[in-house]
Amino acid sequence: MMQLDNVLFKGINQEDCLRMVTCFNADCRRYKAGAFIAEFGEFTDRLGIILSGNVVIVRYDINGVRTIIESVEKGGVFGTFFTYNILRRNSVEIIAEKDCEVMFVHRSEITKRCEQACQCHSQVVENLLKIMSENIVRLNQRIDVLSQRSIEERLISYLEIVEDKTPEGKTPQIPFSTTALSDYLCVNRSALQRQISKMKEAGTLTISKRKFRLNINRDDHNVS
Amino acid sequence: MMQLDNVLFKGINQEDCLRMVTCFNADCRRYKAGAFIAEFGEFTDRLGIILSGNVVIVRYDINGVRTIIESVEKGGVFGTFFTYNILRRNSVEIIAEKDCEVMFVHRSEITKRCEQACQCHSQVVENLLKIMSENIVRLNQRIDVLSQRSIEERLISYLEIVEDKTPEGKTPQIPFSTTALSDYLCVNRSALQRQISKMKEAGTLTISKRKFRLNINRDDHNVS
DNA sequence: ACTTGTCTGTTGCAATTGCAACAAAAGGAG
DNA sequence: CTCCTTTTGTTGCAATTGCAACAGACAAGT
Repeated sequence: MMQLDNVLFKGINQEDCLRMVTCFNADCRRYKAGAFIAEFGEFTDRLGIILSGNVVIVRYDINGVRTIIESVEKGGVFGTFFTYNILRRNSVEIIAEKDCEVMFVHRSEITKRCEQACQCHSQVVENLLKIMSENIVRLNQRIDVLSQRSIEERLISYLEIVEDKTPEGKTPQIPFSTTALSDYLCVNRSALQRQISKMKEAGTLTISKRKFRLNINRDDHNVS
Repeated sequence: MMQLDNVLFKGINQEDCLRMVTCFNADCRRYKAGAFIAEFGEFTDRLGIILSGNVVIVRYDINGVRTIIESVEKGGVFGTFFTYNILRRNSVEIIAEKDCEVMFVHRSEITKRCEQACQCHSQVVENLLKIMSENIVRLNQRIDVLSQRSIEERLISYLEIVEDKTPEGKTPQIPFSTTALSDYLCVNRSALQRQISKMKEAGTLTISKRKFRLNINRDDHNVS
């Protein structure tokens, strides 16, 4: 039995889900790990919903340099930036990272009204908007971080975001290796390392493995 | 008579618009230039549609440094990142830049089905998704630019985006002053200037006022 | 236990960038 | 036209960063 407890169908009972899936003419496919799922050019009017496994969305620039734009896990949705106007110089591909099962739905099926004007249909639209708005939030945060001019400031502003997301009482934790973090911050790894060491020595940062603690009073960090 | 030829109501005739506006319980307000419209915390479930004038969305960080997140013109919509989870350390405000008229609509009015399951209602949902997806595209592009490690690479990758958007046959043009561009690229102005001068001298960039031309064959820019 | 590969931590050196200060040019307002 | 403000363009100097190279730590597989 297909599990539809994912983000897009959240808050909708199993029965209604199945009814909608039929109504949507959804198309389910399986992919082997490493398989090519789609290229962005050909993917302008569909959403992909990950039923199992996970996929990565990668970009290759003109020099073949590979950047992971996004990794979408089980329950997640990709294709929410369907109008992504790929620059001619780049190519964006969607690749299965592990074996996975993906359900494709045409966007218009979601936006258009069904005859019953059913409650659950509205819920899907609401969920989709929520997913997209969360995407926007995430991207804005990344821009906030990348707007900082020095490595130290980028690091701090990233760590603060992580801190803010950490539930009260828990120790904040970075979801990356240091190497991956330097990619995320778009700085040289050893330069990042140097800053971390400097901050550890100055006592402004305690870090062991991936757990950390910031000891900064932002008020005395700069200006009056 | 209210003009509703804006992005959110695009493709819908005037009559249907007015009917929907009533149905949505839309709330119209006027603001003087410079007036404070809203703070983001209190603005989690509404969309604002600019009927005239324009607004800017600005962020103040802990040091009071002001960054323009977005400028929304007539016909545009703000509040599409309604779940924007503002970091406690920052504050985000929406300010009228010129005198303006704004219509507020609750998000749920848009997502929920109306009894008539009317065609135009679907169109609004489709438009809203499109607006958000364009937002996502724009943010992704900005991240692409900011991911570059050197000023030269940032500049080139930004100029290429502008080139790509320029209609065939027209001369590409930067929508900023150099000073504002350095803010957008998050680099020091004089360092940017230095790079521009260097590229002009090397012949890789021709620029006069805001019109420019890149003379780079990306293939020989790097590697084989 | 040994090999292999990846990640961490350090350092010297060269290149880039930020900063500050200044002069020239370009707009805008009266 | 003139004054005033903003923007552009340049430069020297100091600080930061990227790069490359290396050694140790750690993990996974055999």
